[in-house]
Amino acid sequence: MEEYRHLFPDLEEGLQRELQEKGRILAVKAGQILLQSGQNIRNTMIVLDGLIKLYRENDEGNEFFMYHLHPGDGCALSLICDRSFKVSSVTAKAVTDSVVLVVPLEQTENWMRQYRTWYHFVVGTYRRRYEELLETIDHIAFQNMDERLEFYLRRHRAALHTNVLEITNTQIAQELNSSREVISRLMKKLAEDGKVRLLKSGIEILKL
Amino acid sequence: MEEYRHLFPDLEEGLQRELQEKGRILAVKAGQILLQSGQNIRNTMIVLDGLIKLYRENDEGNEFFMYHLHPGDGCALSLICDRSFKVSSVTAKAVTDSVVLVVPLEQTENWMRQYRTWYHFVVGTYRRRYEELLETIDHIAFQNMDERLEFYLRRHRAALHTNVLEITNTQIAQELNSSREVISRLMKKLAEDGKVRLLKSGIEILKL
DNA sequence: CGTCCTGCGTGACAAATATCACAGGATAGC
DNA sequence: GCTATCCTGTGATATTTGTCACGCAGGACG
Repeated sequence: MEEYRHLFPDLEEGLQRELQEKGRILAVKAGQILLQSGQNIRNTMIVLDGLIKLYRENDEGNEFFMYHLHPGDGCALSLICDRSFKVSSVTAKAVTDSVVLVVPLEQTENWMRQYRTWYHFVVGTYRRRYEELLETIDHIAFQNMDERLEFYLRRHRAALHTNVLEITNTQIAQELNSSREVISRLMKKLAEDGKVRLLKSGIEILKL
Repeated sequence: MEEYRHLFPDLEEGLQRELQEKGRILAVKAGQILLQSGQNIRNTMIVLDGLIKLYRENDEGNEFFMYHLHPGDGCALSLICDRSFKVSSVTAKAVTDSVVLVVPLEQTENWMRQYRTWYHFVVGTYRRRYEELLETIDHIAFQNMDERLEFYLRRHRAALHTNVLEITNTQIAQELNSSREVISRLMKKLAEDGKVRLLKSGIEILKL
């Protein structure tokens, strides 16, 4: 935990110690699921290293990408769970190998009243996630697939800090709730426009 | 304020008094805008009477309905604003004549640490709005217009406690970010299926 | 009464997206 | 090398939704 302190510069000293004492550090492999839709929430999760993606699933197995969690980010849902409502409605999956800090909900509820900086952390987290969800809604509601695809690529470039995304059209189609063929065609157009280059195992983003 | 106490049965005595002392009661007419997209947030708003709708707007003037606030509901966005981020990204408009309690943000931040029940109120509010947003996303992402229209009608019936919605197809089209003609056709089909009856100034919901 | 406005209904058409069918290329395992 | 598997590209076609053009009905108001 000591090595992750820099992620939480705003948390006060006592809280830093408590995080260390009460939290359990969990390493997860890429692809592993941290929180399953429908599962009960008993712990708050904070990402320490790696990248986690959150997505919504429906009954027919369709899924829909919501947003990423980066080191220092807390999982909004699990941050403010209270006793009355504890079922998760989203799925969290590790994109890369990741490290997560897990804290029992009983702790965090105390912290909320005890530490002003924890309150700010939670509030800030929720606010950002909420805004990000709104942005997502904007895109589904107002934009066409081509624009949404570009946004998807930009977002993933930013999240992974790389211009080369090792990702298949099939995966993209799933996360945008579209179909592989559509993504394939749009991607071809992006390539023609010189915005991306199609590599044999991935996509290089040139200018977006 | 005294007359609205029953809306907050869970808030502790001292907090009830503070709400009364520090809050300002505001009456708004149907159609009036309470919170404009892009506007700064300085106050927390809690609905005491009437019905408020929240919607998202984009640059081209398209809008998109998000959810309703009923008496007893707080505006999630304004509840957890902190100093760092104060611009609203949604618009709030009174659907019917309404009454709203307005409390300066400085107050509510104190309450958060002072009153456990306030903390629960905020957490519960945020949680519900978040879930509602997710539900909305589900509908745009996974469903066709006909299903979304039915959902829209059910939601509004529940919010207004009536089977007769006095609303034009044009309005519905706007809130679903569709077009009048599409809604017109779908509505006709709903009528043929016996699910609604088209009145001369509105829609009667029969079985949905 | 005319005329202006707003909302509705509808046919024809266009655009976006989904689906189906099929073929080829790469690769891992035997 | 053979085969199974996964990903891709692409044409043909269906479905859904949006857009355009038009006419009609009713209410407000001079």
